[in-house]
Amino acid sequence: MNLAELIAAASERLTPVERRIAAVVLEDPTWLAFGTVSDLATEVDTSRPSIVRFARKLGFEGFADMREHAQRGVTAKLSRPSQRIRHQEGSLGRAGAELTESIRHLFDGLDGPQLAALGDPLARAQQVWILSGETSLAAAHAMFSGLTMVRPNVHLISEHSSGRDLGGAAPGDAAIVFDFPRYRRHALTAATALGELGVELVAITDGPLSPYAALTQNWFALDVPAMGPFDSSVPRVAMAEVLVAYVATQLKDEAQVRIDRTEALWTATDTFLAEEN
Amino acid sequence: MNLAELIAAASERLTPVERRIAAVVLEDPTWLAFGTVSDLATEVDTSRPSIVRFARKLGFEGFADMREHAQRGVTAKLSRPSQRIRHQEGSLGRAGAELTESIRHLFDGLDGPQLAALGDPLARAQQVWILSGETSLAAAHAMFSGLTMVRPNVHLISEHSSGRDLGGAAPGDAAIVFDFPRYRRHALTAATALGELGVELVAITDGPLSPYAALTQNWFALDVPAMGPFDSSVPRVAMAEVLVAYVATQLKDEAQVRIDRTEALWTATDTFLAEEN
DNA sequence: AGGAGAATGTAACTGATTGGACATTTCTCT
DNA sequence: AGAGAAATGTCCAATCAGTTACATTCTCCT
Repeated sequence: MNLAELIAAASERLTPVERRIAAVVLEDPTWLAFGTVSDLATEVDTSRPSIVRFARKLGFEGFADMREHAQRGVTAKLSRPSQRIRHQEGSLGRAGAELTESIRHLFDGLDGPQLAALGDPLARAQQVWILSGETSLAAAHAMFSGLTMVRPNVHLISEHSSGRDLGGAAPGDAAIVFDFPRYRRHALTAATALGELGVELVAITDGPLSPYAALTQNWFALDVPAMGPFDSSVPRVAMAEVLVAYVATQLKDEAQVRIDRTEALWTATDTFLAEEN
Repeated sequence: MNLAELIAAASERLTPVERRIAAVVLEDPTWLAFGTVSDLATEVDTSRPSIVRFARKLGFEGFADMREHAQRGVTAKLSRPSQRIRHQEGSLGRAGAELTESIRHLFDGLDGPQLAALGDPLARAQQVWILSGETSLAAAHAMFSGLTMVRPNVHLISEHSSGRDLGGAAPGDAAIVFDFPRYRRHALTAATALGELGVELVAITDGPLSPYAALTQNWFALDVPAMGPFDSSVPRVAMAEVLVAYVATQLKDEAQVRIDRTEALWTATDTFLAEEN
């Protein structure tokens, strides 16, 4: 039973001042969720006891009770999707729901400016270095093969080659790291080293408490749903693909040329079966 | 500047207790918008002053100041649904919808017996061979690293090594191939060769017209949504993870032993940063 | 081992908030 | 016009919240 219904039920018995109060809280429920009795009294230009009497007339114990009710309503609005997940049962179905939810989260949270902040460095950099934690290898590979299709000078850093490879890094380059708890020591040191070399860092990680969030402003947080005994890398791969798609649109012509060239190479080496259209 | 960014900015300077506080308020911002200092202290299981110090460290005057900030954020979120809808019309939103739809498809279409048909060969095989097309490399890598964690004798076949590697294949083995139009010649020939050696083949491909559907009964069809100029590999990675999770449950004890061993190795080689409970 | 400094908790204080008792005003009906 | 009832406002007490000062504990380094 929401507030509007409660007010409607009591509406006949409301006094003039109480009607003014009702009008204000219906117009902006925020007054109820966040305000104090004094705030509301000032807003409605009445006395504090009138506010309390209003709450009682609606069936609450007092103002505090009414506020709790309003806050529950707001909380429900705010956290509906994530709670929905928790209520679903069945392991396969739940894993699927979590997965889709995390991807929905990704696309909801990524607005234009933010995507630009993450993607632009990768588009304009001289060279791009890709780092990843143990559980993010799939995303790093997706990033690497996608980015290689649309721009030159992309390097995937493996643990064994990093010392040698990173030597070529310089200001004007960009690095993108995929790393999540438990953060991989090697990825973090490499990222720090690149940062000190003047390389612009983009981080896909788990949240503001990540060590990478301290290294750069260009970070983005992903959910990490569970898939059986492991963390799912699906959202990370999705993120990698989104970034590749963005870079491709930014480098429109250059990317097209590269894609065509790769295609030609594949045709020449007879990589694919003949198409059947 | 939202709360996550503020926390990120201060994250290095946060003490252990303050990190716990940060984790709670990030998980559920409602604590900040509606809760009192005491509420939060109880939830985090710490003292009230620690909450206040946390607020100050983030740059607020005190807890009250931080709460006001959080409330403004919540108010903004409450009034944004109209924007969110508009946002979904853009190309980014559509890609996201396609992606979630394809994953929903995957989980809807995969019932228990079918999952068993695909997963059982991978669980009971002597050796597992992983093949993939050009655009399915991410899935193949996910499959490889996941399966390696839960069972022995897993081989990822790259183009250059296939002749040498496949020599070891024998009846009692299983192979899983990820390949989609345009099918990769190499992957198909390798799959055919393995089939002739008596290896059980599992195929993740695009549908009944796929050449792999002719090679084996154990095939499954995935949607392939577009992501910018490329095909998305997200559903394939999701599929790979589902299969790994299934194999893990089938090999319960053996898988656990392997996982533990890998963990121990990682700890011994100091691969990860210390955890911060 | 011991000491310095950071981290955290305890306890007390100040101010704000709620809810209720009581007074005043306003309305209505005779 | 006046009396009674309803509506509203004033004031106060009790509680609770936020903050600060200080004590204790923990950690790290010598």
